[in-house]
Amino acid sequence: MHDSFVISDNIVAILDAAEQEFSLGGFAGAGMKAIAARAGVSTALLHYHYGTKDRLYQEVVRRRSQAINEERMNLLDAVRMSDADAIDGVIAALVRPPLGPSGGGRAYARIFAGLIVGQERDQALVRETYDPIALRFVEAIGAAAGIGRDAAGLAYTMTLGTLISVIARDGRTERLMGRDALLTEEEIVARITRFARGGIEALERRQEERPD
Amino acid sequence: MHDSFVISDNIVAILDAAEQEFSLGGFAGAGMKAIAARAGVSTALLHYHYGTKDRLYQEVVRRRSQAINEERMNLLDAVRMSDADAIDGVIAALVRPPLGPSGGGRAYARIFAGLIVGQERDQALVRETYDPIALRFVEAIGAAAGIGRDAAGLAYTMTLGTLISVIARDGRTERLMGRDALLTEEEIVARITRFARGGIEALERRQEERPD
DNA sequence: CGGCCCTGACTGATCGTTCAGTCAGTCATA
DNA sequence: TATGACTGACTGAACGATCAGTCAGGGCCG
Repeated sequence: MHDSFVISDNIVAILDAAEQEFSLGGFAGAGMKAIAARAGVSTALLHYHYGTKDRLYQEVVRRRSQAINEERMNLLDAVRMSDADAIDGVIAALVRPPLGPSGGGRAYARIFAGLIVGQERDQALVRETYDPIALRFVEAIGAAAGIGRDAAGLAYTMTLGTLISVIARDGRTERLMGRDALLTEEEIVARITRFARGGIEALERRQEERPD
Repeated sequence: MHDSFVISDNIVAILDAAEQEFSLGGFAGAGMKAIAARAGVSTALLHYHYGTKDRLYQEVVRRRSQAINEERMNLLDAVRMSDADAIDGVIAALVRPPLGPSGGGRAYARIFAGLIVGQERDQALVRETYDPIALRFVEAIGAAAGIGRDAAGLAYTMTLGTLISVIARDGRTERLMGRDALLTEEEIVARITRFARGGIEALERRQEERPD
């Protein structure tokens, strides 16, 4: 029927299934057989399309990182860097996309979190898919917050850590907060932004307050 | 000779080897054979002492978490909560132990980071080994920073995220900071503390500044 | 017919786990 | 002190299951 603009139904089914399986148990914990079963295809088809498990994993990450990076750059470009609150926009541009629709939901959020704390395979993937944009954000943070390259790099890392701590674990945050209702996406973005801004501005406050 | 007070050389060799292997590739990525080979014993001995791979994993985590929690409580008890800077002490009490000698070094640091973002197996382990102490810290943060339970729970989670972002990845932070030299342990504690305090105090600042 | 999508059946390797059995050392009895 | 029963620590070999990856061929469509 109307599959004229669809590359292949199975390809997206495979990527979705792989994303789901990789999000539980990580790379080593996911089996090709389980991915194939979830996608409703044979394991041979996975190898036909992607060759190896490694390449399939890479494609899963690339699909989401591309969408996230695109939205991040759009949001970052829209920030008026001369504003006093420019830093809020920069942080939100970094934090919102992984939480929104282009972020791919809870499943990829876990993979995303795993990428940050992962080993060589993940590190190489991050270098390829996220680092170029990361450097743009380090610059933007430095400019918006008026801090040095040193502190900006650290601020970027810590802001991402703040993001991960919230998205990776469902339940625990709410359990520690002692409330039943989940936070909405907008509330999460707002709180991370507030926390990160406070943290970033505090990073070099000592120097500012004591200019002796 | 003087092994009178040594439980067993092999048991600590196994735990050390398992910690190392689990830190690369996580639970599913580590093999019993590789652990046994690193420890210089047979795979059968792992099962003799621990039964299953799951239990071995649990013991690896428990050994370190016990030492970390002990030091955390000692540091927290030493904080004079009436001080204006009590929040610094609370944050440092939370952050320093995993970075120090009782934290077990880089190897366990990765496992520790993986625990926070992990799935069911890790979550159950965290609930058992870290949650009771976590609640104590949520209270302390609330008291020291003068914020509500809600914000304190979030502050705890985010502070841990800040910690993880720094300890999990060697190299990347420095790469983004554009400097060659590594940060010393004390510098790391100081910067995390500064960032987290700034973030925590910003969490409810909006309400404070507009008491209408 | 030629090319692409796709599968069932299969491979060798590796997985966690089990098991029968060895070995050194302890303890009680003689 | 010598001896036999007993125990905990430990191993080599093997278990069935599962792993990622291969391959020859079937079906469909231009």
